[in-house]
Amino acid sequence: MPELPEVETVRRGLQPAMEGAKIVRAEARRKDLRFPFQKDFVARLEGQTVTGLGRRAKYLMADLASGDVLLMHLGMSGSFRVIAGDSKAAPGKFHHPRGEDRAHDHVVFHMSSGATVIFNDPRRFGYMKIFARDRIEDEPLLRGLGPEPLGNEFDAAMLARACANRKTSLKAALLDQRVVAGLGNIYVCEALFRAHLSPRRLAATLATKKTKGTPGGEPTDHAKRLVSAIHAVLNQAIKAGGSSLRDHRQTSGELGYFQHSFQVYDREGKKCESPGCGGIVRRFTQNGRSTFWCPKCQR
DNA sequence: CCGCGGGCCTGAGAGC
DNA sequence: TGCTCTCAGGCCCGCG
Repeated sequence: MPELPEVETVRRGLQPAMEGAKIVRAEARRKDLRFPFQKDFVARLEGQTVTGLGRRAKYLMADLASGDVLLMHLGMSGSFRVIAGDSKAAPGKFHHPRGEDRAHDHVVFHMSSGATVIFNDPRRFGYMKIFARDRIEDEPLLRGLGPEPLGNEFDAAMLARACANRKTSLKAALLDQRVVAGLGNIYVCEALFRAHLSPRRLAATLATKKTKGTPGGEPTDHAKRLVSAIHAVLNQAIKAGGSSLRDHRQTSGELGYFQHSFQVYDREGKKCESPGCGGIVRRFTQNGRSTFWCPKCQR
């Protein structure tokens, strides 16, 4: 499910329940998610106040008063649910709406705010890991991540430089978290469509050829268009609460609704929505993943 | 070092 | 209805 807009939506939903509150009790209900939990996972959480809840790429990061950081990744099917505190409920009990599958509630945080925070992940591609904040540079999961696409460092010059020496498609380059961190299959397809750029184009074509004056290659207009498209699609998707195809939920349990704004993703065979284009959205496989695009207006 | 393909899991949907 | 097959938004790892 989760690419940057979904993770950011989750972060905003968790923030009021977690930030400034203490983790009174933590439950890891099985021994592993994608990886085994650290032996001291629960012990390092219980009694800790969450001083801040941030996001880096598709990772959520909870700062703890102890100086630890709790890193959380949603994998493909992970979701968080916040159940507001209820003084009438017995301690440790929480209410679920009827009919929901709770078999995959793997981690539960009972917060001093009264809220219960539940991590559900059927496929268990998600994971959680605790490390010391002053060792964040040593964290292999974070090392090598490219810039935040909505941050100040990410611009056409930077993107062109990162793509200049690549021998791969533009689609594959944008999915590479070392180039830019946080995009996944949906938003790469949507951004390329909005920029009218072909997913098959070589990544290196975002930069001009190296010359004496431009040793790293200068960004082309294509690179500028692409950065604008990435900004626009991510901001719109965050505003919409992310995209819900099957697993993504906001922490309230509500669906995101950006999937209604897809222009190519999951629209194979439908008419291209670009004004006056008249093309048909096509799908093909690139690096083992579906690419959706309009061959007529994406060049 | 880089790019690619396989694998990790479960569930949903299509086709028979 | 029920079986089998394919596919899914991510990311690590090993190979060439």
